[in-house]
Amino acid sequence: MAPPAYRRLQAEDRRRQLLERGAELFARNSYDELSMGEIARQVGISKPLLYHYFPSKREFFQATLSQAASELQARTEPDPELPPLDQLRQSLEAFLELIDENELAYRKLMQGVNGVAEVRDLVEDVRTRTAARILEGLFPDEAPPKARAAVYGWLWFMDGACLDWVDNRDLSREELRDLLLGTLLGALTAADAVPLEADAG
Amino acid sequence: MAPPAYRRLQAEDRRRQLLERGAELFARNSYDELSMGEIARQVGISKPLLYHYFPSKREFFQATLSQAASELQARTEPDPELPPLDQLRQSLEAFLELIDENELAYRKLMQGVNGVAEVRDLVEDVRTRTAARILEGLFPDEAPPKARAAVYGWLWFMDGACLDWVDNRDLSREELRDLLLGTLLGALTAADAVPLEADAG
DNA sequence: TTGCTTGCTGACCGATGGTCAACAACCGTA
DNA sequence: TACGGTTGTTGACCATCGGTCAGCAAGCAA
Repeated sequence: MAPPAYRRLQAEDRRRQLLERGAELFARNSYDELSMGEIARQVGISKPLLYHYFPSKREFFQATLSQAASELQARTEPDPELPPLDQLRQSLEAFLELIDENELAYRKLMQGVNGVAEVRDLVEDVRTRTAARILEGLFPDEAPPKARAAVYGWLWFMDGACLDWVDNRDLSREELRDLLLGTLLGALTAADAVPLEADAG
Repeated sequence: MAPPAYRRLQAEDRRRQLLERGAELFARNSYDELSMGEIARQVGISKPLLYHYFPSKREFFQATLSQAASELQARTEPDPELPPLDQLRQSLEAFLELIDENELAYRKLMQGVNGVAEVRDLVEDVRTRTAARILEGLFPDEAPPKARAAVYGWLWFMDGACLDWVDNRDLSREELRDLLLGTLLGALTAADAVPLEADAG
């Protein structure tokens, strides 16, 4: 008797496996460095099977992305009981910790911002929603344009500074965190939108 | 007599034409939406001719990019006689003016719709060199890590704020400029690297 | 008109994203 | 233990892409 030519998995399990290995592969190689054939080969299955579970390469990629996005979302969700500034500090700390753990993936993600539409949309979406959350804390009604630009720009600042951080590694996480918080304060001040009493810190 | 099957140009002229039309096409369509065959068709020549002038699609794309980059470089070059802060303000104003004129191109560039690694490298290169220029003005010897992170991050802030600007258009160029300068000041302050006497504003 | 330089082309290649009809692993049943 | 059906899985195929090559022909010089 010849051994089975392939192993058969439950659809759910196979799907999970593909997402897991996919995220792993995409963290190491860029989107168009990686062909669907190569992915299939790495996982040990055929290309059509990959297409059986995901209708296109982009959708497969996006699926692996949205996993990471939900982890981000979950881990940076602050305690709603805390005062706004502390919520921000808490989120920020969680965010930096996440980057610290997934340095490679973060770098790839930021590099991919200028290339693959899916990555751009993901990052843009996170920025927009985060900006909205912060602004809502500062201006319950409607934020003035300058403050909005300041907060949104600051989210870019954050990614720039984090990229510098993982590239150079000559700053402690606390130093970076304080630089980020201090810059937000500075940006808001420059926007004539001084935040509520920075209670020490 | 049949009319000529194709028009023959001087190599120099053809090259210029390809660069011009290419920049135009890449400003409208994304990098991989546009195939070399399609570009050739749009220009009215054969694909191999395109490859005769440019060795690969990426190099062709890069060539169209470097045009824009030199314009940026030229227009934001400040007067070296001015004090550092004024140089910065001058560069900034020129930069915002450039964006104002080429809003669509700037948006495409930042969104990365246009590209792949080349766009990232271009933007990254501009940021790195600009950061070096600014830091050199502040710290003739060697910049401390926090200041470097602050300046580099601020260049990201700039792009974020500019993107917000062209998207919403509810800020005057002067307001944006002051927000940018003020935030740089704030970031440097947060980095414990207060710049030389901000001589009024 | 001829000849020659060289700008230019049709036809081709391997690889990629994506599709389809058919095969076979494995569970339920007797 | 044999078998039949479900469905997870595959080899073979397609159009198109980036890129190459041998050869054609536009247009100047004689």
